[in-house]
Amino acid sequence: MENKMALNNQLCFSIYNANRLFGRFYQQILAPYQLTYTQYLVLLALWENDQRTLHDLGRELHLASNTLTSLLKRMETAGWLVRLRPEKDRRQLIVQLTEKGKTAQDQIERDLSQCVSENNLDPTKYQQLLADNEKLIAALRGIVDK
Amino acid sequence: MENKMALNNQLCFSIYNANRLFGRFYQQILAPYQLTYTQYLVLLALWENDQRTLHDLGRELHLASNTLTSLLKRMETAGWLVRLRPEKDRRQLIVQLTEKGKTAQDQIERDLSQCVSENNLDPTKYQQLLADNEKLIAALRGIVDK
DNA sequence: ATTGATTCAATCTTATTCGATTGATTGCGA
DNA sequence: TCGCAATCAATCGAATAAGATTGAATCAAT
Repeated sequence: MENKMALNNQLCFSIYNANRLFGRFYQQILAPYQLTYTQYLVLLALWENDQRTLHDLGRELHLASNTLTSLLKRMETAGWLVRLRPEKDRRQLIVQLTEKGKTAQDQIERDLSQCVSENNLDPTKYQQLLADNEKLIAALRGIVDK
Repeated sequence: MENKMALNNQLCFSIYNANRLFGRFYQQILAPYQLTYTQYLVLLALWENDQRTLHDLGRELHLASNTLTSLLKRMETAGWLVRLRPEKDRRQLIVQLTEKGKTAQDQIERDLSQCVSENNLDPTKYQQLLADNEKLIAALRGIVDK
């Protein structure tokens, strides 16, 4: 090991690059849908649990209203979802998928699995890296979350 | 495995979260220096090789002028570096650390190693995760780079 | 030497992130 | 009920990212 502080020995830099590359990877797949990477993450969350509040969505994505408000407005304009004010508490905002948002799931998952199989990504390594990353995240959360 | 497409089974989401947490982690350490995470990456690159062109810096950081130009201008304003037009090719931009930029290295590295040791991050796991992540990056580059 | 292609940083626009504040709405205690 | 605290989404400002274009400077081939 030459230099411990060298850029290429920094895990943060490695994660930084991996994140940007995932962005480009999904951009290729999502281009036909005019969806961004973050917007796709919102759809993933809604495909699991539809009709939830901005607050609840933000809890899963670790995003607050400063990011989500404009993100969701753009997705509403694009027709993926609708934003509703519930009568019982008009401070809240309910996010609900449209038909377009619901039906896109099948096609996008097909596009993705095709791309993954074409590129021979090893499922075992994928799961191992995911598990290790989650441990890192837990450690980081222990440090940064007050 | 319940749902392969669930948000929490997505490696991209795990990387996305890890990246944001690293941002917050470094933000804590870098706050006294008024440096952002990305600006710290620029300093790391310059501590290894000072006096290089924007182009060369961008090759290592995988960033182009659209991101680097304003980033470097802010860092020049803050006194970390100077931006110079070389006589021999005035299209280029040379980036050079100031004394402030050079001398900050020791203190920041001390702050970092202290924070790492306080939080018992395992160096072996760190290296393993780094190596695995680099493999992922290589695979992703194979897909997204034309 | 002049034109035409190439190489650069800079600029512009759009989309996140995120700390901080604002303002509307609700709930709760006196 | 009256007022204060708490809870929300929305807004604001700054800093990345990144595709696309621009314009200056250089190089190459006539």
